[in-house]
Amino acid sequence: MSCEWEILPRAFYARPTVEVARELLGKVLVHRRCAGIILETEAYLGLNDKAAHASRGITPRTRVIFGEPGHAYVYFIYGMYHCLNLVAEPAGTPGCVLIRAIHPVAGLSGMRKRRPAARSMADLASGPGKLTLALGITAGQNGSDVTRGSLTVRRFREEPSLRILTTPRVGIRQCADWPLRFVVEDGCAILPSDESFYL
DNA sequence: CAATAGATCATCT
DNA sequence: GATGATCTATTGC
Repeated sequence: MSCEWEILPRAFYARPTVEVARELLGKVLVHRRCAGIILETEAYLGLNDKAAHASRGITPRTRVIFGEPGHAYVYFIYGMYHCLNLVAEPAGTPGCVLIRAIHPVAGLSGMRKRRPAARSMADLASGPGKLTLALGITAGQNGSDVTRGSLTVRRFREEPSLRILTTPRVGIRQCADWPLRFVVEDGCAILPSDESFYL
């Protein structure tokens, strides 16, 4: 199935965080049998970005953010949910991208089983907590290498041309006006909502 | 529709 | 001991 798509190499991630965040839009996030098109991301920078976990320096939790690019940073929040980030910048420089929404393209039955509350396809993985739940991503994936293994990001054979909206990040208080959230414009219409299209 | 409360715990002060 | 990069069910218009 999804194996025909090329996995993004580590060099893709070893760049400025904002660049990585923008270019992740339209790529395919794959975990085991499930996959979805990335529709929304947020950039979290280094020491000057008070909203970023990395702003407090290296702790047991933030270690991965300072490490090799192309790894997953997964953290647990609100006593209930996990959030998935991808580490950017060269090793030693902090920076990561929060994946906030995907549009499901494969493994629908598994996703629905893990998210019985979802009312529609668009609702299945349209949020940071929703998508980790739908894909079955937990703290066990923290630190895992997304250039190989069961959790990867891939590109279509043909790059889709996307209209990208830039807005402030949501759900934070510090640096709340920084334009570091990137959304695919009209993301719901990017792919058919006809379920027979999907795997 | 819009607003709100509740669930629940790792991490850092 | 407080806080939080959230989601859902429920309430009130």
